[in-house]
Amino acid sequence: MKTCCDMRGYLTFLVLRLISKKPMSGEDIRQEIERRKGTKPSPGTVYPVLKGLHESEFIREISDGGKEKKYALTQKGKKELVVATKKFVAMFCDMQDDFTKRR
Amino acid sequence: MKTCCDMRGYLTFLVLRLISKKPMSGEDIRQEIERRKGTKPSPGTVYPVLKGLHESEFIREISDGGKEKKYALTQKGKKELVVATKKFVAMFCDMQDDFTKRR
DNA sequence: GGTTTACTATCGGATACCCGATACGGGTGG
DNA sequence: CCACCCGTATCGGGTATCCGATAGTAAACC
Repeated sequence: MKTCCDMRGYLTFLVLRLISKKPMSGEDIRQEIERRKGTKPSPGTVYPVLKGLHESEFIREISDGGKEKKYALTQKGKKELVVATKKFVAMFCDMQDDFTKRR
Repeated sequence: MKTCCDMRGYLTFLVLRLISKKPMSGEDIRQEIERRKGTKPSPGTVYPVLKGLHESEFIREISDGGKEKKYALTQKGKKELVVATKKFVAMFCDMQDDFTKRR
């Protein structure tokens, strides 16, 4: 038993959520995850996820002119987020307290 | 992009949580997940997880005499659950609303 | 006793996830 | 102009995860 709580399978979901708050670049996302998790995910982890979300038309590029490429949710992406969140909550439905307590 | 929200990596965590509520058997767990998720995980999914948790001494068998083998959390398992839950909440820290709203 | 049923358990294989290394490209500063 | 940084991007590989199939086992019922 290594660690009983890595990100497998939920990274895509997490990225979708992060971008829904405000447009973010790949680097932004890596930093935010580092803040939350303690370790910074590899570029080879984040960019393929971004690519997949883009190909699925869940996110779109926002060129801010600079070298950083920000992404924002599309309409399709917003719908997907709602669906995915619903599934997520259904799966961990008994965790309200764990979230609300620490606040 | 298949499904952006499977259980990879969190199944162990989920099982630990389920067992923490009340002692459960492998079959109990499969049924509860079916209730939450809609699809019933394969035996080959659940039992190895149980085996791993047992080998890590996070859970212990409770022989109720019958053929069903219930599992309960050990002290070590309870500590692990606290730690894992903390990590989980840190990762999805902005989801309080999604949990509390639907209630 | 023998058959059926339900749960436990394991094994092989496929998958997709994530990482590390590496390359590319555009600003920036000397 | 050139060297350096920093963010983007891809590729190959290792690995944990999950599934389907199959076998084992023990109670339950006739």
